[in-house]
Amino acid sequence: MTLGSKRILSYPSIRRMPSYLRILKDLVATDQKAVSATFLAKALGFEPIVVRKDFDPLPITGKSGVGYDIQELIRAIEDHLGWNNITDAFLVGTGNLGTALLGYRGFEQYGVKIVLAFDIDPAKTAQTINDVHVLPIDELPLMAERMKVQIGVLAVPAECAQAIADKMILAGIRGIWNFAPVKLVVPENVVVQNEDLAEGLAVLSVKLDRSKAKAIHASLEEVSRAPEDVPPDTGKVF
Amino acid sequence: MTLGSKRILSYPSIRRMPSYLRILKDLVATDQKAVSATFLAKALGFEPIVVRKDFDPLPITGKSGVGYDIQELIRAIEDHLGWNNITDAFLVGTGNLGTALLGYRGFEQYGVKIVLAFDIDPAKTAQTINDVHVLPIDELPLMAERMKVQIGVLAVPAECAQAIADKMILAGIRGIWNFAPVKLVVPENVVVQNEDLAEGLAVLSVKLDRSKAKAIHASLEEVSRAPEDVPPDTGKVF
DNA sequence: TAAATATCGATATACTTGTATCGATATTTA
DNA sequence: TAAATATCGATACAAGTATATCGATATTTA
Repeated sequence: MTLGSKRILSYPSIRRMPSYLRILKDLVATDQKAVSATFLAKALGFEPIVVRKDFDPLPITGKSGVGYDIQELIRAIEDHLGWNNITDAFLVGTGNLGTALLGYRGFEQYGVKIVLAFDIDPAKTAQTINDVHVLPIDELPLMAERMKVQIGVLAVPAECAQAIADKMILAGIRGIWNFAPVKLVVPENVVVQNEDLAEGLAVLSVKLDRSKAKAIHASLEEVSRAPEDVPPDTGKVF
Repeated sequence: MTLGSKRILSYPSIRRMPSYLRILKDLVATDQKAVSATFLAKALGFEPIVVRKDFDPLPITGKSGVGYDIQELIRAIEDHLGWNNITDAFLVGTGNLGTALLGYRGFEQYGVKIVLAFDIDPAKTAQTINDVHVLPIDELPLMAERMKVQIGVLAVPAECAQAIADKMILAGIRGIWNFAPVKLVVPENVVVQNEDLAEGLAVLSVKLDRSKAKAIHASLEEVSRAPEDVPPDTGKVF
């Protein structure tokens, strides 16, 4: 196996792709033609080797001493993610989170456009949020079928998430971006991507605790070696 | 090494903890005293073994044939994540996303309470969003110091994220929950948790593509084996 | 009471992901 | 032109994570 041992991007790689894209698109404005893995790594806080490995499965090749062609790279990433042709999506639930998502300009840059929103609450429907019409949930099936929408964004309370998901699937939606803290039960041919803010918060909490613990540990060491002690400098003389 | 080979939760484990907590708290209402890894696994779509391994580093022990004590488990998880005592947090940026986060009741359940919000736009300040006051950004340093706030939530545009982060850090904030698509440069003693919606979207896109590819592949196979062919049933007779 | 079932906890194994090394090639500098 | 520097790509290695197996123990059922 010579070229690109793995032809499939790993999920960690996939998650890094949007970051690459952002930087690359900024670079387009510049007169640069190529970009090195080292440059991208520095900009994003990764290791250069991670960047090269991420690009390895893509059908492109960098040039030793130069880097990767920026345009080629953008195209390769977008192709792989399917972000070249914009996919229409529906959003259900126009509460705080739903509204925020509707306001999140930039999804189109990621190949997804929310074309219609739905809500159960009659008070919310018949209005327009960020140029997106809000319809009663009952109209979802017909509209989904008519517009051949394949992606549904679920921004409803946990209680009704499964019910709405069922409706979506029945209407032909194949991919659900789920912001409700619920494990959705779906048929095999439907994919679900769960988004749970609590996850990130859990990680932050632990990181913070560990950071504090480390700081305390360090300061204790500072104390334990008496002020008279010269810190064991590794050869360096000042 | 006999008990609990690893005493430290892995990051994947940490990310699963909030899900466990949610279910466990629902179970408290029930008269059940114990819960099995199998039950939790089914509810969340994991494998039972994953659940047991997740709990392994916690200072608790399950009972063969019974399961884990629910109260004990909740306590152990919250202790580990530091979610027992609520931590105050500031939020900066009251745009769509910031407002959504302010509306996200339930952070307190995760040990974090947003006590004040800030914004650069004078039009946004001096109001109250979901019972949280919005102040001009200039007041952040004083308030942070006075209230000894350690967590900052960054919900501002990419352009000013670094500047605001610098302000936060100067004011003594040690953990930043960053929703701006920017790599923040921070000193060693500050931790950053990046939240990037595009990551999840990228994963969904790829999952959807792969799911479609699989479907096509399957239907092609369907075709290739002629209708006359009896599908090779594994011993089962009907 | 005895057998069947459910469950944990320990160990071992496989897989995925991240990191390191090194030769080959291109560019820049002296 | 020659040397120094930057970079890629291949290979190998290490660490982290998921999965499988199995004996021991508790509960339920006959």
